[in-house]
Amino acid sequence: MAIVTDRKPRQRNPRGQGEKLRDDIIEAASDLLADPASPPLTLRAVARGVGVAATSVYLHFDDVASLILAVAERRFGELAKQQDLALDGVVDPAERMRAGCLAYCEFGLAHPGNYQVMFVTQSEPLMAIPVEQMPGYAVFERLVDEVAAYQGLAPDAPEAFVTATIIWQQLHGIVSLRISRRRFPWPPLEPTVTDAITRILGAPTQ
Amino acid sequence: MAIVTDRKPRQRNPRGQGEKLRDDIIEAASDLLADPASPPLTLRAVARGVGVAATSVYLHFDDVASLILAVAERRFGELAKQQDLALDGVVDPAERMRAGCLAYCEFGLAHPGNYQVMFVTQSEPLMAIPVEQMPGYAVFERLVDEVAAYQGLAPDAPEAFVTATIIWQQLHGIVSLRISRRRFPWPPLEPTVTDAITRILGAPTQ
DNA sequence: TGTACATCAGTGAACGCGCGTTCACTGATGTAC
DNA sequence: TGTACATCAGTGAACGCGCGTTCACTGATGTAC
Repeated sequence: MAIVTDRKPRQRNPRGQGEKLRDDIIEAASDLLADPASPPLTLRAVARGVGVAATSVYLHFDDVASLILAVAERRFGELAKQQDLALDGVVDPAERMRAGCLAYCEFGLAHPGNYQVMFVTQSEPLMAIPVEQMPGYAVFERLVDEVAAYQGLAPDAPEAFVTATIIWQQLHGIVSLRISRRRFPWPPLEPTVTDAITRILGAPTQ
Repeated sequence: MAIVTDRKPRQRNPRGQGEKLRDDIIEAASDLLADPASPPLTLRAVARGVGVAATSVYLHFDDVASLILAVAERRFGELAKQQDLALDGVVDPAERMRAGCLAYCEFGLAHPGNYQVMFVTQSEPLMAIPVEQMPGYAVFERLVDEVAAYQGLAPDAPEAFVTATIIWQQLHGIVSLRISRRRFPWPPLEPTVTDAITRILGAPTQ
């Protein structure tokens, strides 16, 4: 994506809409991070991508780490939306599990570079956030709820939490291994996801 | 680890042992990458770590990516050794599965920064390697063998490959999620590993 | 209706720094004769 | 036993570049009176 050359002139936002630049910066950073093998993100590269002076990034972000955190949060929001779409109108708990997990993997593999950023190792801004506000926490909570529904448990049952954790680990393994070992002879995605979660969940207990 | 200050003088290797520097460089790079939140590795930082001129790194590595690949290969070798130790004298297939998987996770969590490097996204030198020589391939092959033994299958049975893949995904998920989400309330490692692989494997078919 | 002022949304030059890479060089140790 | 030469295991200065960060500045648009 986006080499040095794209310097569309970009005209200044009208009064009262200065926050629009924040959005543009996040999108430019996403683009630069789209390739999973992309070099470390720099503030100046982002500014070039937006078509703005390097100093303008400071108007909205303290540093590169905060910007990367914002990218991660936005992408998790999009992942949640994709899952909403995939689950819309689906009522069977087993089918909901399958559809939600598949949507997770498909999203991750469709945005490999951004997926990596979503699970980047702790930066200072990330460590300052309480665990329930961590990027991706809502996605995990949804998974716990789906597991509880599938297994006929209360949403706060410890067993649902444990099972959801194992599924999350599985989905994350599926996505991140396929990103980092592209030449491995991976089986097709959909049967793998179905097979794995079927093994982990066992038969439904409803 | 290892800030700028460590400039032990280091004396030149005796004749015929120039390859010793290669080892020292790999170890210095490992140290610099030990923290999972460490900044991008630079050639000059590695040289400082070894106590050698920046140019000396070129005597053994074409570039930083090749050096990182060498670190990954070495760490996979150590992982295999750790698994050897954990499996030594264990004969029960179920117990071997458990011990091998646990050793994998413990190794990864003991070396979080290096574990990330072992699964770093494709670099040019990595892409030039055939899949059977990829770092970690031997570890995966051992896993396939253990699965086959556990399930009473031939080592080249497709079912063993599929199951081993699902287990690998699970182990990688366990390790890398715990590295990148340190503040999540993870359950204790050992029961999680046992629980997960039991679900994935089902009852032994021997 | 003017007009002074405040605010907003940025700009642009300049700085010092660490980086990868090049190039010719060094000095100890072995080897041929 | 000498001695010339080759090889090995590095060194050290120099380069140009992109980076994060600072600082004072700009120019359009709204607001008070």
